Amino acid sequence: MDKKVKQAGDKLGRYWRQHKRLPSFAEMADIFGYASKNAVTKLVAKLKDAHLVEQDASGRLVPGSLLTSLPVLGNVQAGFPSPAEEELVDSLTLDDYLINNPQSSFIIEVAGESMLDAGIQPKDLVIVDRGLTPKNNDIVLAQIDNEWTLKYFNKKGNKVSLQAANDKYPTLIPQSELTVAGVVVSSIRKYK
Amino acid sequence: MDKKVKQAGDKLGRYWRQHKRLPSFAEMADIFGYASKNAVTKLVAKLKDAHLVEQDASGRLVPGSLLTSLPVLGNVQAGFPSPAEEELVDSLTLDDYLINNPQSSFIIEVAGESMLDAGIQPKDLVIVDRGLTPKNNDIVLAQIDNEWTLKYFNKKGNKVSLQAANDKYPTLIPQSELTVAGVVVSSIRKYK
DNA sequence: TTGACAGGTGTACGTTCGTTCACCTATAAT
DNA sequence: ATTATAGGTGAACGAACGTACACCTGTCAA
Repeated sequence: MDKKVKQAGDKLGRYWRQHKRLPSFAEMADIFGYASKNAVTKLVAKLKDAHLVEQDASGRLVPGSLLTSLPVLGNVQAGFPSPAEEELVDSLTLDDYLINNPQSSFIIEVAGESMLDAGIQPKDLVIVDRGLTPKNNDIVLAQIDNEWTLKYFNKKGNKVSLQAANDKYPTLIPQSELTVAGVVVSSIRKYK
Repeated sequence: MDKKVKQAGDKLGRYWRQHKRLPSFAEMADIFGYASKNAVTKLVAKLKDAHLVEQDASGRLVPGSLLTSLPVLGNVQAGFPSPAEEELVDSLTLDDYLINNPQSSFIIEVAGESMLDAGIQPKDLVIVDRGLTPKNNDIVLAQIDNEWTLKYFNKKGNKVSLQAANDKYPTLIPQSELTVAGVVVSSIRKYK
């Protein structure tokens, strides 16, 4: 890939993340240091070839996947984590990947160690979908005895039990008053 | 918030996620079922009041934070995970939150259980930044003896050791040939 | 009964959009 | 020495943009 094209892609990516839209051709001329929009037209043609930007059904310019998503370089064992551009396994945006139903989902911070053995630690964030009906072994956000907790959901017949992923926590069998706020669809942790 | 405004916001959110841009006023008229762009103008004014869309420095329409991000409803203990619209703690987009340097980051799938006690399981995805220099207790993606692994980074004087977060795995003290591909900045897990 | 107003239509307007054309270089290949 | 070609300027174009204005209608309060 041409160096100039790649630099332009970088700038577009930054612009996209900051402004949540692509610049117009006139703005690009400014950004890229051109005096004429025509120079932009030619550069954009190359950006399209490089799949850094794409064109809508209606012909409008939208960011290509390379601009908005991160490359997935395989897995740790087989992985070859070099900046290789040739053939990357996949690429994805975390929002699209982790959230199925934005309208019915929310984020909540984890407190307590009840799900530690499931790899969910205090201060992690979990994404909860309140639109899903819990199935067995789903992790649910539930209110039991006026307290919210994360637990494995388990239903046998019509007996519901809430089970922690930590030996030190007891399995709870709620009396009548069980409220399930939603099902955990993903969990995230930030180190830096 | 007006019901009609909220519905319009929902539609805009879906459009945004699908097209990675906001529709023009003419397109909105189509989407919302109006015959006149002027009706859209008035609706957009309300959407701005509701912070569902915003206006650029240059006056262009961009999605508001409510359209692109998920609400954070506090933490599990104190949390009140109801659809309360009044006062939510925060709201964020996962991409912005988890990725600091998109240009120098990539995603890799975890294989093996060496970081199990750190809450990183097989099939989890980790985001690795190859631009960071590892500090002690950072989790790094390293190549040792021709194999890629995730390990805690530890350096005393100029002795580097790579430590697993799992008793069953030995602490490695690499011979000359240590390659650190990058530092793990976040980890994600998808359940559904 | 009247008036105000929210919500919608249709037309018109100036601005900006992306595209296109003619033209001007350097650089590199013939 | 000559010719393509890549990369840029500048001006012009029609189309689409968002906005504004006049107007219509139903609803609700005074």
